[in-house]
Amino acid sequence: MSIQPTTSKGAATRELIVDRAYAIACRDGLEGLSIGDLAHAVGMSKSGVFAHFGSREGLQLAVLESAATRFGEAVLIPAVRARRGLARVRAMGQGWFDWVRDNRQGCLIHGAIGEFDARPGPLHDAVVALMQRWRDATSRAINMAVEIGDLRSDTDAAQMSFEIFGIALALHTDIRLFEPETARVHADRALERLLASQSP
Amino acid sequence: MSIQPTTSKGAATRELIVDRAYAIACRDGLEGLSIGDLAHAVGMSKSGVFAHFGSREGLQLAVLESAATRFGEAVLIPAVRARRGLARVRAMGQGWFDWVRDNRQGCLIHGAIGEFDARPGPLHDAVVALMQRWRDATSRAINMAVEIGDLRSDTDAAQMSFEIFGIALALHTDIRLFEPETARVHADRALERLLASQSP
DNA sequence: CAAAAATACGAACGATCGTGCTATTGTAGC
DNA sequence: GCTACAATAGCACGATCGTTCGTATTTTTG
Repeated sequence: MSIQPTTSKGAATRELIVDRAYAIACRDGLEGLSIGDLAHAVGMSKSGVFAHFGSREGLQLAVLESAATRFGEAVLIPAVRARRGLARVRAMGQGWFDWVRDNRQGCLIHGAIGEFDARPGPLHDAVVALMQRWRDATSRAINMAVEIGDLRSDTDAAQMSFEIFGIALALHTDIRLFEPETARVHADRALERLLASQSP
Repeated sequence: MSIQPTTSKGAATRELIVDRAYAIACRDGLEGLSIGDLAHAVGMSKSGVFAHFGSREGLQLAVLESAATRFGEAVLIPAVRARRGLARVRAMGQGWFDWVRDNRQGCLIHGAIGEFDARPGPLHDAVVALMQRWRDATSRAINMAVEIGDLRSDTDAAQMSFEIFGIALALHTDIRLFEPETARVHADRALERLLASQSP
């Protein structure tokens, strides 16, 4: 007996297309992603690929959404499995650093920020919403740490989230432009200094 | 009597083209810069613009070089006019923050990092060299502050440069995605705390 | 002022872009 | 197995891309 497919044929190929598109866009950015290249990469026709998304923008949105999901599963979910408090905050930072290290081709989200931060449109809005979600999650973890007593009560969660974000961005850049190992050491030290500065 | 032109006609129009290209690339990135658009923006023919650079890559390199000069004049030179020591380090950070604020359309260099950090080629090399220069300048200023006694003797200049860089990157992103004023406050606080953490 | 050199234009090239249409193929329910 | 429908291919479109070439025009030089 054959196993019933949990997804239709169309949804399955769409998923395959998005996966392949994600890999391409990690290196070349969402703007560097063309339907022709993508079609060739998955062994389909341009129109076949196109039909799944209705427009190039639809494809970009789907890929960005996929990236958000991957990031959530690779960083956020493992972090909330960590103990509340300082451990979880540290897990979020370290998880992000690991994510940056593992995506050597480039982080799609990081690229999307640069591509759409100054250009209004659905992509811009999606990037803002995505980043807002991540920053909120970080702030919540920080506030929990404050409540538990792992961090000082005058800790500004938004401020600390901002700084963690900055460390991750600098790491992302340095890993590609300079020495990856040195960059990681810098990031780890920066995070520990930041956490220690608000230690009770 | 007429004043002798200090530059030839060709060099002057080339400068004009690069200026206009710089403005475009600030918003759309160096990859989003097309010769056709640029030609229309300066009121010339495509081939006329093209002839000045020999290739699209040549144009991109010229624009990146122009951005480096602008950044140097707007941030580095004013900073070295500040008193040696902590004041100069602070001037570099604040100057960078001001630069990010004043380039509301986007910072070309920041965009170029994202576009070419993972793709080898002349542009990648140029970006690396540019960033290396800036980081070295920052490190020198930090080391001076250590020698003078403004910062603790165990201060790691590369580490501190890394962190200042991260703050600037986060500021760049937050200014465009969220509240510009809040972002600047976060950046200022982050810089002051970083400097204070190595205060003797 | 004439000759030489630099500069800009206009047209065209092949390639690729995103996006419509119309068949043709493959899949799923009866 | 037949039918209805989803999925994919094929083809063509207008637009734009970077680039080349020959020519006209302007600027610089002698």
